[in-house]
Amino acid sequence: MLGFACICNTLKENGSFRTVTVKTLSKLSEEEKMKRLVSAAVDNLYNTLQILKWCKENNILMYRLSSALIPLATYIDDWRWWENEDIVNMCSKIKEFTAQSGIRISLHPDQFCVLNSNRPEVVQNSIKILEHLNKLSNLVGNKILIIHTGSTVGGKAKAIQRFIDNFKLLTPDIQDKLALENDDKSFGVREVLDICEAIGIPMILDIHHYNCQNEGESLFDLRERIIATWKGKRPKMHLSSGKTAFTDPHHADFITQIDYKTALEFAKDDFDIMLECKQKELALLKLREGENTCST
DNA sequence: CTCGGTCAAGGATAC
DNA sequence: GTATCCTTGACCGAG
Repeated sequence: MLGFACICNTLKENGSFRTVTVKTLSKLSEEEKMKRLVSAAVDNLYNTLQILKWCKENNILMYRLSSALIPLATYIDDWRWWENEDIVNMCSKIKEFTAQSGIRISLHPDQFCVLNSNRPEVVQNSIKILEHLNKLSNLVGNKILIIHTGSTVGGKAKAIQRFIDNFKLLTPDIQDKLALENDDKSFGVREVLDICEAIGIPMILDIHHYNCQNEGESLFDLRERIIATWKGKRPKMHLSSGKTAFTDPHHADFITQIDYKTALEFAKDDFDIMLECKQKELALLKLREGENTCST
C-alpha cells in the first residue's frame, strides 16, 4: 500500500500546519504566549485528524505525521503541553481514529535530531526531541520514529560507534520506536543495515537515497536482511524521484514511472511504500490511476 | 491585500 | 573560523 507525508493539498486550509516563531512569541505577554502556542498545537492536531479522515475516505491507509505539530515544544522549557486538556483530547481523537480506521502512521524528526553528533549539547537536544516526539507518539498512538544515522565527523566508523553508544542512552520506550533510514550523502544501505542488525531496530529503505548514494551493492541481495530487521512486522520503504535528474537529491513533484516500477518490483507484496514527493497525496492518486489503467 | 525576507535548532563544504 | 548552501513552508510586516 501507498502513503504520503504531512501536507494534504486537497484539503487546502485544513491540510497544512501553523507555526510559531520565537521572534513572534517574544512580542507577546506571558499569557498570550501560551494562548498562541496552545491554539496552534490544537489547530495542527485538528488538521491532522481532518487529513486522516480524508485518507480513510480515499482508502489511503498510511500517513506520516508532521514533526512540528506542537510548535517550539522542545524550545520552551517550562511548557508542559501534554498536560493541556485541549491538546490531550485532540491527541486521543487521533489515536482513536487511526486505531479504528487501520491507518498506519509514522513520525520523522527533522534534521536537527542528530543522535550521533560529536557535540554533547547536540546529542542532549536530540534526545530531548526524541523524548518529546515519543510523548506525542504515545498520545496519538504512533509506534515508529524514523531517523538518519547523522553526522560523519571523525570518520564513519567512529560516527557509527557514537550512534550505537548514544542509542543505549535512550529509554526502552524510545528504542522500541526507532527505525533507521539510509541517507543520500553519508550512510548507505549496507552501513545502515549493519547498524540496524547490531542494535535490533527496523531499517527503512529509501530507494531514491540509494540511487543517489551506493557502493554498487544490489538491493535485491539485501532484501531478505532488510525484511528480517522488522522482526515479523510489515516493512516499510520510502520512494521519491529526483527533481532534475535520476540522482538529483532534490525531490520532484511526482514519482516517475521507472522509479515506481523499480519500487514495486522490490516491494512485491512485502513492503508498504511511503511517497516523499512535493505533490504529496496528488502524486499518490496519480500513481493509483496509472495502476488501474495498466491492470484493467 | 500581497509579496518577499525571515525563521530555534546541524552539518558539510569551500575558503 | 566564517560564509554559504542545503531545504521548508508558514508567517510577519512593509508597502
